[in-house]
Amino acid sequence: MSPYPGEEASRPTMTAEANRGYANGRARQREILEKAVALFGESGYRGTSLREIAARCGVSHPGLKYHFPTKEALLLAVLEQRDEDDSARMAADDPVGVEGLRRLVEIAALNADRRVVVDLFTSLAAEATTPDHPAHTFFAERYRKVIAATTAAYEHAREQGHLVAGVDPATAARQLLALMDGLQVQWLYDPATDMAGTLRAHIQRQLTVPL
Amino acid sequence: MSPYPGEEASRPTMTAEANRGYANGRARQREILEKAVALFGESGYRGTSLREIAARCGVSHPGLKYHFPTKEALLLAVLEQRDEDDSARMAADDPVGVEGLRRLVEIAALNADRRVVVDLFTSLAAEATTPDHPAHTFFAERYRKVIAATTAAYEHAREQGHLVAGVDPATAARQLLALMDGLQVQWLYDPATDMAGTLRAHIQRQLTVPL
DNA sequence: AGCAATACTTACCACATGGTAGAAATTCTG
DNA sequence: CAGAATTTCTACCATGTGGTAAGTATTGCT
Repeated sequence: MSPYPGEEASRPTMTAEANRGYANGRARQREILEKAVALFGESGYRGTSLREIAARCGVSHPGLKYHFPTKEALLLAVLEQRDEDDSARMAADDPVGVEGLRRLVEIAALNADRRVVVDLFTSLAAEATTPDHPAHTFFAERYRKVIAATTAAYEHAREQGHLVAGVDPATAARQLLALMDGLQVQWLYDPATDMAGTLRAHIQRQLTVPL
Repeated sequence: MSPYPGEEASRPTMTAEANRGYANGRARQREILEKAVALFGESGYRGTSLREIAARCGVSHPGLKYHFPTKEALLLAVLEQRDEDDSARMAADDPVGVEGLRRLVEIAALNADRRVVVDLFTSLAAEATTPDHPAHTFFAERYRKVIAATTAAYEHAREQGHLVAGVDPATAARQLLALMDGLQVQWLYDPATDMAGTLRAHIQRQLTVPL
């Protein structure tokens, strides 16, 4: 029987709900997610087949469907996992003001070594603009949240007097995130693109203190 | 026989090479291109089927293939046509300096009424990051050219003393275009996004003169 | 060892895809 | 009107897709 969606817990040990199934299976799930990230990034959601992902894991495609019963379920699992990862990196210790902006530059710098992740988010974000795409609400929500958080960071910076006069926090937030997204695309086409540097230059122009 | 790729011209009247075939056929080609733009924008290249496009034109799918023998050929035709359109709007009268930057803001403003086009370019640009995608070289070239042109505009502005000290033309160009792309994605998710205004605010901060 | 939960496999299905063959309809030209 | 060029259709095909059914290994627990 499929462990999905895995609501009720009453089977063998019922210890933590995080590690149900055998270690074998959990490892396979991780592997599938990993390969799925890579392939969704390379070819998009629509351009990737379950058989392709399964093959990269050395599994038949129903073998994959045992862990993720649906292509859509796999997509959402991938997004959820990556989001947790990113949240842990960004919002975990509640970065406020200039420190929060610096954190964004750091993420950009890190991303230069994580092509798969950049590929995934740019591909899917562009693909999911139509409301019927399975990842649509995920990205709509994501933009809303990230813009809100960045706006807050700018507002905090302004309260500290770190912001140049005439910089509107909400506008600056939208600009910064748009810039980040756009730079990622440019970087995918030309790896010589300096994402972090270009980003830093932009932010610095809005601040009264060095970044 | 298929008119494609249509190199040699020796048939009936052989007047201009632009209007080969019957008026009927040329109209159909325009219609196909139009619907293809919309669908490639909505669902991406990989997510759109020839039958879908053909259906929207009230034509069977081999009927479509008569005009564009291959899905890839159709894609390239679409891109080529849109590129000509954009070039006519942007680079035609060689916009230099601040005027060139103003032109970009105008385009952004115009785009707010052309969702299909925005959809097309954001979808395809993200999809075509992998080198084997049929539109890859198109977009790689496009970024190269547009960045070069915008860099030139900034350089001209600097020579005129219109540029704030410390603004590097090449960096500013990359920033501006990344911003534009990123804002388009945000706008697709939230139509309330003010692309032109946000763009203008960004540029204004780099200039010593009003935009 | 015995047994149940877990993790897979092979074999299938209905459907959609891009592409092709060849015939029929349409349109223009002489 | 006749004939040629152009446009479009019906009928296929091979392939790939997500998904399902039912059986087989594998793993861990008692």
